[in-house]
Amino acid sequence: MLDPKLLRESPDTVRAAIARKHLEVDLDAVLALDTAWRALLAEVEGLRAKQKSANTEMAAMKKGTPEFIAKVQEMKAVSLELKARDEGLKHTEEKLHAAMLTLPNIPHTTVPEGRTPEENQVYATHGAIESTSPHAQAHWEIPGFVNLIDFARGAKVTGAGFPFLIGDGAKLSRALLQFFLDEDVKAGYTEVSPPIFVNAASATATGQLPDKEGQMYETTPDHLYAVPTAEVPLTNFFRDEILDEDQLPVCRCAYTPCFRREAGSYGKDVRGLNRVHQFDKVELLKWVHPSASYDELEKLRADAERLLQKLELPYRVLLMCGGDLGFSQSKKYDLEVWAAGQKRWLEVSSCSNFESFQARRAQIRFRARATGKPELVHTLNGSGLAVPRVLAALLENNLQADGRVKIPAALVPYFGKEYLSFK
RNA sequence: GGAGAGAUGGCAGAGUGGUCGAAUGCGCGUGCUUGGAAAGCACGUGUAGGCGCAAGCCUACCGGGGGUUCGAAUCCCUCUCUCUCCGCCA
Repeated sequence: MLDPKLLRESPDTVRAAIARKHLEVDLDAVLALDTAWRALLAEVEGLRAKQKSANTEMAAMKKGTPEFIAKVQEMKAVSLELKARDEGLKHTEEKLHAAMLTLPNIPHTTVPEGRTPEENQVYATHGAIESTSPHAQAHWEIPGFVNLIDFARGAKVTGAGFPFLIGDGAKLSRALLQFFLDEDVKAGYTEVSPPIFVNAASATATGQLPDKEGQMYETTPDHLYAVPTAEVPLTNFFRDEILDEDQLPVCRCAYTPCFRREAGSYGKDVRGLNRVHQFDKVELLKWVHPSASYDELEKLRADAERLLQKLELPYRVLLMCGGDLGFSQSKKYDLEVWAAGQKRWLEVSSCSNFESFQARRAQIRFRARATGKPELVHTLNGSGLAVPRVLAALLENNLQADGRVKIPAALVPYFGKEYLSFK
């Protein structure tokens, strides 16, 4: 959510932000609601003030005297009027709040112009994609793939997109998780194991609700949501809290399974491990001082990149253009790994700065030493990393002539052997 | 799952219809005192919103929501959470 003061004092900034994100929002309607709300608020507060001073007068009077009874009669009318006005105020407030939630975060000045994913800027590319794996095949076409990852059985037991991982497949997935967590902890993140179901208040604070309700799995009868990413429980950890300035930055990492209904997905994107309903991911989260958030974003990106470098996987970094930037993000880098068999890039991490947008919605603040007043923190997050697509890239890029997959040196201590077998 | 007790400011803990944004203690901050510290003394110490150039003024908040009343921390309903006991269980 944006600062209402920013909207009032500088609506053109907001208008420009909406344009850069290529969204359609009736800003004038929001402004009109805000004006109406303030007028109603003044009326209601005036009536309350009247009620309060009458209360003090009546406390000093003797009950049952004619003047007391007259005052009660007078204040009955005020009470009725207040009730009516207050209803109008609440109604307007709800509409205003809903309208405020339709306003996107302001893109950072370094975010490139653009409308579509094609206009994202290729910020950096690492590793040679042409020379990798002459034997590469799309991972689902590698002979013996079903011995490692069984979609058919998963579909029988649960549904499409819930594969079983078996033998070396399960082991490689576990090795990657362990490797990611160890590296992230080394980089200064504190490991957290959060709940994987969250309540509606948490899902609302991070923006999954109300708009993306259909993307989450919901439980009955408790109405909890299976987390689509560890970002949700992790960010909500400090919801409605005031941190010490000295605490910042707080850096945390967490592994969770992630559950996404992916309603509306189709086509070649969804083959194999590219898109599944349940997957494992390590998420990186930072709560930082506003003055440091863009430095922290670069560090976050570097931390995620280092994982791919140690795995010796070719990848590129995209700087998202305004139109492809998420609703709540100010700046975002995507990390895409090269999948040699499919000959395409797969997104394995998305590193974003939300500035105070999430923090305002979740009311996460710190006490500024200079003023003693609470201020909103800036939040950032990024994957470090998502397992299935990294696993897919390893299978495709490192496939040898003999049908085995070479395990990168950094992962061997975790995997326990140098080659993976499809048998 | 059954029975009971509770939720008040940073913490502890008063307050059962009006003068209560809330006693008192602790903590914290500033000052006095001191060679320095402790103790002591004095003053101060929540969050949010609106109005105002400002000084400041006003309003809301006693777990959440609803109700009764001229008026609710206080009475009623409801939800959530915590604690104790019993049962069950990895």
